[in-house]
Amino acid sequence: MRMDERKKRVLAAVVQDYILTGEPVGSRTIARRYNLGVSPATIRNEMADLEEMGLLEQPHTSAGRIPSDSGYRYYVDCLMAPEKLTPAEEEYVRRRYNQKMLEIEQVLEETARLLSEMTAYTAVALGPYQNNAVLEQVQVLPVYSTNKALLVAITSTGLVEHRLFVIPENVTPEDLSRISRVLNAKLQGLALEELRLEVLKDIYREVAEHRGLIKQVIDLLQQVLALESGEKVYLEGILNILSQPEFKNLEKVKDILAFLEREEALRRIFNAAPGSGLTVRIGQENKEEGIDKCSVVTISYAVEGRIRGKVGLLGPTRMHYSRAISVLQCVADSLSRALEQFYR
Amino acid sequence: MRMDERKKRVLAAVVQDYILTGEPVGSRTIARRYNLGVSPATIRNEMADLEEMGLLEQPHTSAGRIPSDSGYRYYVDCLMAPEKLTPAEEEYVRRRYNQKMLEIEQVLEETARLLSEMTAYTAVALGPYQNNAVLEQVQVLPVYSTNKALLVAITSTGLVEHRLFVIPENVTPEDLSRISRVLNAKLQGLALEELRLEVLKDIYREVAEHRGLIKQVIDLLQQVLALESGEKVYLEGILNILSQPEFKNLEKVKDILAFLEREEALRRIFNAAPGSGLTVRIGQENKEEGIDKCSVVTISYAVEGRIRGKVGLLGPTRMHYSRAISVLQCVADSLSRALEQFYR
DNA sequence: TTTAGCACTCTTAAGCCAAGAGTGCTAAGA
DNA sequence: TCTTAGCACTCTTGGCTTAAGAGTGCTAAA
Repeated sequence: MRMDERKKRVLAAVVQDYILTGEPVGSRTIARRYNLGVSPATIRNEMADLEEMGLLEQPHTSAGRIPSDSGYRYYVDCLMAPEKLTPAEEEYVRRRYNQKMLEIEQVLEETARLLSEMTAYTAVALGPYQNNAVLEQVQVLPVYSTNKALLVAITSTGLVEHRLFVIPENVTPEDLSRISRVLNAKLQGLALEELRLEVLKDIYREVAEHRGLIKQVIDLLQQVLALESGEKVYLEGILNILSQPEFKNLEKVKDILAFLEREEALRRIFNAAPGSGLTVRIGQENKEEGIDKCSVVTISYAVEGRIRGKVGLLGPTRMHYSRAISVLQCVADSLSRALEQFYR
Repeated sequence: MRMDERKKRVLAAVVQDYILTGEPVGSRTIARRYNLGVSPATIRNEMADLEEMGLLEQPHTSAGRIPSDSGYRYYVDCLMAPEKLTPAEEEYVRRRYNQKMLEIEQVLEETARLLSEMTAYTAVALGPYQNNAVLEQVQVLPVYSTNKALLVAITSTGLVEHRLFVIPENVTPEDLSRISRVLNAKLQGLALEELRLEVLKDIYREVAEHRGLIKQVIDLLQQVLALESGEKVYLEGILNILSQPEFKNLEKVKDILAFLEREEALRRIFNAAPGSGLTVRIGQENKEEGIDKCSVVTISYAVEGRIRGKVGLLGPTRMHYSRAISVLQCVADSLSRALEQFYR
């Protein structure tokens, strides 16, 4: 069976109408609403063909057709018209990023919120990636009235992490400040994976005492800056899932929420997309449990040409793809620009 | 109508059975399962009385009875037998707190997780309160390759906050370190509300230049340590709500989730309880929107006799109160002890 | 190749009925 | 006076039937 022009128009009509209404769409509806210039009977024939090709399916004999995963796939790849955001919306996005946001965490959280608000889907922001990150700054501060110290680390990706830890009795604030100086001198510019034994030895040469303490600090550093700790997941608009008519069934909602609660699964889904650019994964194409009735649209954001993380949307397969993609592109673009400025 | 001994036993039986099964309970069931030594007919009379007293209600004529909010209230206040946790469970809780947890955020997050896991309800941990907190330590660190600096503040409650901010071109790392010294000398031990103009003037007297910068730092400090920023909300086990048979109705679930998404509302509910100790709020007693079919049990945790925050559980009014309370008490106790050690 | 016409299928909502659960009332018994 | 057996009554639930409605697929004619 070949895909001719009219079949495409029928498929597009079915997908669009179904996305709009959520009801299976029949031949009569299409004939009436989309003037293809042919009768319902002709459209019926085309729909039967499209079903045989696996692009449409019927919930039951006497219902209209709904797109299959492949149907959506074809629509997204070949038929969908890109939908421009209105200037007002673009302006709105720009304004949201013009607020003073100095911490990258804040920027990403705000991004997820913006996305979910503009699309009424569940939004995710992920990042920043810590591969290629190097240590910018390390500091060990005394916490005066306790037996603790605070380790603060800043990476080149703008991530700030800290951790309190117990120090031995005999360590003075001066010791800590000296250790900070040495650590900074030795570690600055090092990639996280380079925090190895050699470095430790090198540092030992500088500082005679407090070896245990230094070892402890380096261990903590590795812990705190472990790769996955950088890829934080910001999730917004969970409630939106419940508003989708296809998820009236409590069981499905449960599956999806269970998925969203498993942060590693979320990370996997979002990082599965190869490299940069826009990815649309539809229904069964999502290999994680619980979201085989969902579509996930992701796009990466970058700073200075290097991918720093992902943002994306999760909704039903009956997703308003063109809208979702436009919003995502606009937001990712503004986000990249905001971060560009952030990293200077 | 007076409450006699037998009425109490019948009410207790109804509540217990309903909590157990989730089904309206009839007179026959009670006669069979709880041997009160009287016939179903007698129990029927008692139940009619209890209904008239407003403690029980009937979903419809031919169904059994279910407890009303007042019924639960009476049960919780007067009838409920405290339920001890098994030694194994107490040991389990203790073990969970024996892990190395050095950041208070981590401890509270873990607490919420533990609570939700042990009760299958939604769990909340809130804190630490920042009233009475004083500044422990302030530091401004240069971030070398950028035009930014990092402000780090530690309060006496163990809260660590940081914020990146842009500094003028002409500020050197030495300047920052000097500023840090002065800030520390002047601000240490000060309550957050005391960061006022006088302090600023006092500092200006020490440092001739960089007044703008110092002003900026103080402003940031106030922002970062604003009261509510301390009372973080840790939420776990949202999914548990969906498992409750009374929330099969999607609308109710939506209401509850909407409530849980509004952090201020959560804070209000948890802080509404006067002072310390255990609070049980049942159904309509909860004045926030969306949770009038839920019960909220809260308890405060304290360090050195001072309340530092709250933990609690949210479930259906058909909650296993004795279990919830026991778990909560045990966990709050362990939490307090863990923090005692944390603050040394 | 297109389309009008029509029989056919399947869902949905409504109505009805029988079964089951549980009640309230009454009258007899302790 | 309190308790309880007995019974009629009410209300929900599930199953069944029916009618309406939507939409299809097929056939035959244009």
